[in-house]
Amino acid sequence: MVWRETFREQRRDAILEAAAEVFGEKGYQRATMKEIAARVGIAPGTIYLYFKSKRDLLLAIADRLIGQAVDQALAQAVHLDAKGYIAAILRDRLRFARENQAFLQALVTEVWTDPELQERFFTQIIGPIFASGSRYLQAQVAAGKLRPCRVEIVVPAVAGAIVLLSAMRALVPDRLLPDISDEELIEELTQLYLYGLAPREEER
Amino acid sequence: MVWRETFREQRRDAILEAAAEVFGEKGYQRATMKEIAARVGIAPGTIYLYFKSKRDLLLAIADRLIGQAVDQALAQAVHLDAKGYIAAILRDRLRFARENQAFLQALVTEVWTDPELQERFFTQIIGPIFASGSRYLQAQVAAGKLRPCRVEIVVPAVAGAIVLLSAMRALVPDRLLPDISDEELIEELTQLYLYGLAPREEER
Amino acid sequence: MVWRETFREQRRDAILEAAAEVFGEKGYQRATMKEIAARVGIAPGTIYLYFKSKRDLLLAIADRLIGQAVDQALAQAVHLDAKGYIAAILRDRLRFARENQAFLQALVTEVWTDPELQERFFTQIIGPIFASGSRYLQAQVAAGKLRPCRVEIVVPAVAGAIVLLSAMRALVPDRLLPDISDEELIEELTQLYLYGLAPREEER
Amino acid sequence: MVWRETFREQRRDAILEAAAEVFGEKGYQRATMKEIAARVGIAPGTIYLYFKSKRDLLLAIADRLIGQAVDQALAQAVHLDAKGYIAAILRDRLRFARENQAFLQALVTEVWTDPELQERFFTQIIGPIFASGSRYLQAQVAAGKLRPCRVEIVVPAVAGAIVLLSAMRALVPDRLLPDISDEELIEELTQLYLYGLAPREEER
DNA sequence: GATGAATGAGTGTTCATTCAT
DNA sequence: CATGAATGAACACTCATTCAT
Repeated sequence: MVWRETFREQRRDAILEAAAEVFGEKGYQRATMKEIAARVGIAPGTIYLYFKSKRDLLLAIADRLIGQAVDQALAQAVHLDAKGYIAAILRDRLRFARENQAFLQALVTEVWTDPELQERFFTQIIGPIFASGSRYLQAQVAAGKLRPCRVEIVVPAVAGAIVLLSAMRALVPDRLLPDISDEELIEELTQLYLYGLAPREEER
Repeated sequence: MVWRETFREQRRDAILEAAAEVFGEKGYQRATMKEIAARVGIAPGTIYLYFKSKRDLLLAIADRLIGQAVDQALAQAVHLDAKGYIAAILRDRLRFARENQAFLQALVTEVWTDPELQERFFTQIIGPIFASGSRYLQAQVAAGKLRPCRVEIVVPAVAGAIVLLSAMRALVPDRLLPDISDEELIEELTQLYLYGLAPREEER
Repeated sequence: MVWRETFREQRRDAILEAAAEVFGEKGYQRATMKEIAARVGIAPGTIYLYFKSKRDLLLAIADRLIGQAVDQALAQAVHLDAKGYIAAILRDRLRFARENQAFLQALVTEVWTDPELQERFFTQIIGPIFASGSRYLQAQVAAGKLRPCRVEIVVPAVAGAIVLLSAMRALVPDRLLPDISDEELIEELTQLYLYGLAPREEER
Repeated sequence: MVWRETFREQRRDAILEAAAEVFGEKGYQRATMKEIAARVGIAPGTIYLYFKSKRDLLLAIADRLIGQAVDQALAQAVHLDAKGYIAAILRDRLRFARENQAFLQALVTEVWTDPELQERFFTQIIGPIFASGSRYLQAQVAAGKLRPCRVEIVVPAVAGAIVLLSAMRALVPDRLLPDISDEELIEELTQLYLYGLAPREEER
């Protein structure tokens, strides 16, 4: 019984990963159930024993990302100082983007045009992360550790950097973006944002 | 003859704009030639007198963006000081994103999965902009006006901020991102990057 | 323009007739759009220019029957005496069954299991015919031309005879039911019902 | 061994009844083996240990009806006088229709389009009943108890009344057909046919 | 015997593209 | 040039049937 359960979950995961792969490569619309099945090594009909529809596959991918989006590393970072926090956040999000690359790419083509997916994506993934970052920044500003700033602008600005850099690494690794390690990225961006947000003398 | 030519071009443009609209709303795959035609007020077959295929419409949209991507404002900004340059770039790219919103949104769903589109998008649009920004930054660093930094990281970081903020304004204006004017955005981001890149005392 | 209109209607009719044929032969479920198209000599996709779906085809068949179900012959029969009326009704319904045989057979397999079809069939086709018959019978009874009877039983009884005899003629012409002309049927049934409903002496 | 046999038969019957139920509700084509199995409380695969195929289920249903179609009541009625005979036949067939409603309804959607089923249905069920009725009528006519008539028309006419009235009771109990008891039906129809077939003075 | 996961053939429907008018 | 009816390839999804356990 335990075995059965485990097997079902393993197969479900295998299908989900294959789907994310194919969605990521061809986009949701162009991806075919047949190819997803072929990549798992099963018949197309079998997928429907685990997922209600092609769309259900997409939503399941979203759910999985949601489950992974906010983890301990992120939660524990709030106890660090500004420099450590920024570095920790960058490190964790770069890791998240890398580990879930196929899943994120699978979703991204549809998020633009699918309201339900958009809703899930923004309220469940982006929203909590932004909220956490905003709260931390405001606390630091209040404590005089960072200069006053509009967090609703700064947080998306930092997020956008991570998103675009991760996307470029996944899509065009050789063009535009030379091979840069995570740590180099973190180092450079930490400086940029830390200095960019440091208390200004003229504002003291 | 000149008139004919003009009429052709006007109609071509009308089709292109309708296509961008529909692609933007539904995504390339879900958009139908029939709806594009209906929005122009012509028959579906007529589109094929102006464009070879549905895909050709997409490529033409890309071409049009390419034509608009690098304009004078951008070219002239290089003569400004760092603060002015950053503000000018931000202002210009926010304007570009706003003015070409439909066209950009039309492209974005397919850029992820279409190699040819990717090629055009990155080498023709992103590439030149990045190159220009990189050159300016390096010159400023050499002149001691900005601290040494890895431009291949900083430039995408700034670009990512613009991209994500523009995307969020287009997709989820009410959620997450309060109603912020361009100038407020520019002001905040200029500070962030200017201070973030200012020469450090310990590095002098 | 008139031509176009006529052509559209002709083609629509051709599709409808082919559909009725195939539905009648194989039943609605087993019938395929491909075969219907083939029988009209068009491509499967073309059917969808005239009908929204396979089901729409079925409902259109029902509508067509509804339009033909109650005609003048039936309406004028109410002015005849009992013998003439019964004969007229029988003649008209036998004709209706024969002329619309394919359409009726197309419908019959689905009427049993499809609530919407059932609704249409009973309220639009069976209902009006039964109502008309019931009214006539009651008037004749009131006038002392026929014996008192429960019309809600007699009318379906007569209808059932027509239905079963028509069905047997269509399905098993050689078995059970020898080759009998319409007039022979009418003659025999008219006697059966006329005598069966004639005023009884003991009831006067 | 006897027990085993009994268990097998019980389960076979249970499956058959569930199948008749589902076929009757949804029609043969729309019914699924899965639902039939679920209604018996077994796995789909188990059905195949008792029946060769879905179609085999349908044929078994037909066989079961055949076994029940002609019973003693029907056979003994031939010793009654015309009035008693007609009433007995009506009573018995109404009972048969009611008791086997699910089975009859299961068959009816397919009889129209399935030649083999048609064959069985008409030669094994309808045929013997018609033959028995015809024989009785002819004997009564020969004995001067009923007027000469074409039995090959009258018998289906009576049968059609029973079929349609039973069908309407099953399908649309509330519409068209008020709630009428079997005995009321028998009473009214017996009069209709008895008087309709009574010897005519002018024919004596 | 019983199970139920797996199969894969078959179908309704969509839509980019063509071409006769 | 313009039309829009016609095409037919492609694809998601269903479900009777099989077979390893």
